[in-house]
Amino acid sequence: MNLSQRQQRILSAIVENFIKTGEPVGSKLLSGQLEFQASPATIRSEMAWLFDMGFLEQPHTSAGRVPSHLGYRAYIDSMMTCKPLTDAEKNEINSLFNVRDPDPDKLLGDAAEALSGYTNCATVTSAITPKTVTVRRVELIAAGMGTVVIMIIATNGIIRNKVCRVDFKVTAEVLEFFTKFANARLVGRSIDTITNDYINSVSVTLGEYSRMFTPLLIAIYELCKEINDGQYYLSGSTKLLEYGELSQLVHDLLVMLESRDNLHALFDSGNYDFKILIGKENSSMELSGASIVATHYEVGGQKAGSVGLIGPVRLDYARIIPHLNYFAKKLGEVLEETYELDN
Amino acid sequence: MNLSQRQQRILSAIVENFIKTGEPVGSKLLSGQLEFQASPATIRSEMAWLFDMGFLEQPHTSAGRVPSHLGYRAYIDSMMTCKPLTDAEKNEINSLFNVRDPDPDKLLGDAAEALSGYTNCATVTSAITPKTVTVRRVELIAAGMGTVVIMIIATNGIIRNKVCRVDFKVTAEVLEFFTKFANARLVGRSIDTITNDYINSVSVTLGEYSRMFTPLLIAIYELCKEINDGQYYLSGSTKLLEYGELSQLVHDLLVMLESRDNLHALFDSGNYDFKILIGKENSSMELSGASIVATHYEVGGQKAGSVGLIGPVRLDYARIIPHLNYFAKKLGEVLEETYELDN
DNA sequence: ATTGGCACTCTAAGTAATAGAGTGCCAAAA
DNA sequence: TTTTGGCACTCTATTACTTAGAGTGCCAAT
Repeated sequence: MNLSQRQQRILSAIVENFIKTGEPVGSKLLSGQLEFQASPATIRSEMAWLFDMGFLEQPHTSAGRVPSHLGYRAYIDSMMTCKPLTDAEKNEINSLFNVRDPDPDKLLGDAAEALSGYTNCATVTSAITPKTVTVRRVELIAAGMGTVVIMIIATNGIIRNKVCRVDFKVTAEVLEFFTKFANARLVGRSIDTITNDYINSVSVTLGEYSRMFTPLLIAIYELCKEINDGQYYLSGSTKLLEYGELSQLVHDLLVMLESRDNLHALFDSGNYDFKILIGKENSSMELSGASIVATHYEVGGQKAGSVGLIGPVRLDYARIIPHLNYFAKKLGEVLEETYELDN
Repeated sequence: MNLSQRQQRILSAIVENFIKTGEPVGSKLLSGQLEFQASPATIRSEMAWLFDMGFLEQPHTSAGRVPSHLGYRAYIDSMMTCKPLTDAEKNEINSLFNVRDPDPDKLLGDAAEALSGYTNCATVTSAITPKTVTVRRVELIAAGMGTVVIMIIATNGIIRNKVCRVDFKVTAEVLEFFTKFANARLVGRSIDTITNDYINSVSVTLGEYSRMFTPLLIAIYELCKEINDGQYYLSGSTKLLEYGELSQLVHDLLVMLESRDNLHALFDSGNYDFKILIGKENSSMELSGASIVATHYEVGGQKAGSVGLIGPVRLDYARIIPHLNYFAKKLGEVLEETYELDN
């Protein structure tokens, strides 16, 4: 199923026109637009062929043609030429990442928000926790007579804390004891090995104090689980309301995006370098009218999270893909800096 | 403008029917439904009067009547009888608040989510910071060679932390020095007095070290500002997509709810015990087709935050108001416990 | 292989007709 | 004086029909 040069031009012109206008594209328009000479009739016969091959769809007999998901696919895979970012665009993104306090949490959140502004889509950024990430430190801070803040700092810079109610009186001695104890058992240990079972095994070594410190141990487990589950930042989901073609789906779509598990499945499951899923290529019903575009960023030479977006099928892929890539590159670089400085 | 007994019954029947069905209510339906005997014609003449007085609206000449915002107002203020919560409902709410670790942040977030489930509306919970709240403690935790986590614990149990990049090598001595310094200047000080000016005045007392610690001082200011600005938890905003009557507004509404400032203006500005704003009673355009219902919760005898919801005008107020009240009461109680234990 | 011509199809928009819900008003009844 | 049945009236929602226009498919001529 090889497309001739001319067929490719016709298909890409259809895709580009449709992306721009959202209207089905007719043979007459193309005839006047294409750089080579061809009558509407000629183009019609090519379009008929592209239609038979499944690259085009027809809303109804007397409308123009619309790219099918196969058409988008062919366009993206072998016809599209990405529009490189202008210097102004690059600078804008650079300045976003040029912050003094690179708190990974905040950075990822801000990145999602900014990206959603550039692309007018719902965007997701995530931080996953590779198996090589370990506990750097456990800290306990007295927050009141019966309240302790417990904080876990991981080697990838992720910090999580939790307020914890305890039955004993919170004194400096007790905290020091438990801090030493917890650090001895946890520091340097891979986050994903801090399971319920491991916590239990640690607990028994506390002997008679085991019961007293149970709330803290549970909190440690929960914090590690939280870190291990990764972080997801969703932004600009209201942008999806602006696309008429999504109006049927938008409710289910937004509900779906509220779930961390769904975001994980969409952006951080499976191996991929750059993912583009167009409409029906998505497995889930809610996404059947939407597209997903996603890529990874790396820290320390390994996958550290994703940057992606959800939008209508009719997306300006040629513009969005370089954006995503540059974003992911920058994000990785900034996080890398923090990472290297501290390790 | 006093309504007769019968007029009140007719108005409330119209409101209740409309809340239930969303359809304009006609005289025939009411005639068969009301507990007293009255022909459609009689009811029509009463309806005409209620219409003239502004309690009812008419979508068009030959439709039934719909309550105006004045009609809702009269219904809510003097005719409605709230449906008390069933024991089952109470238990469900109780169990939500019956948690071992009452982290205020998590609690408020969970509360918003649960409330949105019960009411099928977008819900907001907030924690404001009264002037009586002071800094309980400042903690610094080394997170890496050039990275410090700075944490502020306020007397109302709110805890905020921030990752901070510094230029010097993070050693135990330096941290101890600055921790002592910061605590000496901040502990016991009302959060809202920790302004930029105050931080500057503190900074100069550091003399030659002032420059070195500037990032930390800035972070302290930002954290205090964050605490002082209050916390807002929005949940279930997608529920608003389910109400057809809001479809025109829902995009602007959702965008508006994304802004912390707007939530503050809606729920924590001005003095009120229980707020109900119906449609046009709202000042902002985005809310002209929606209703706001909100109340406060208290900790230590003073206003500590709000619980509220945004939904269509056609809300089951009689059911929702007791829910909100019970929720606010419980929330205050749980937070009060933490508060008392630690003070 | 390409093209102009032409009949064909389908949509979108506009018009007209109809049924039905609900009202307003009036004169009669209570 | 209030209530009620009766009835004409108004407006919407639905359906059917028409028409203009866009675009196609196909065919015969180039």
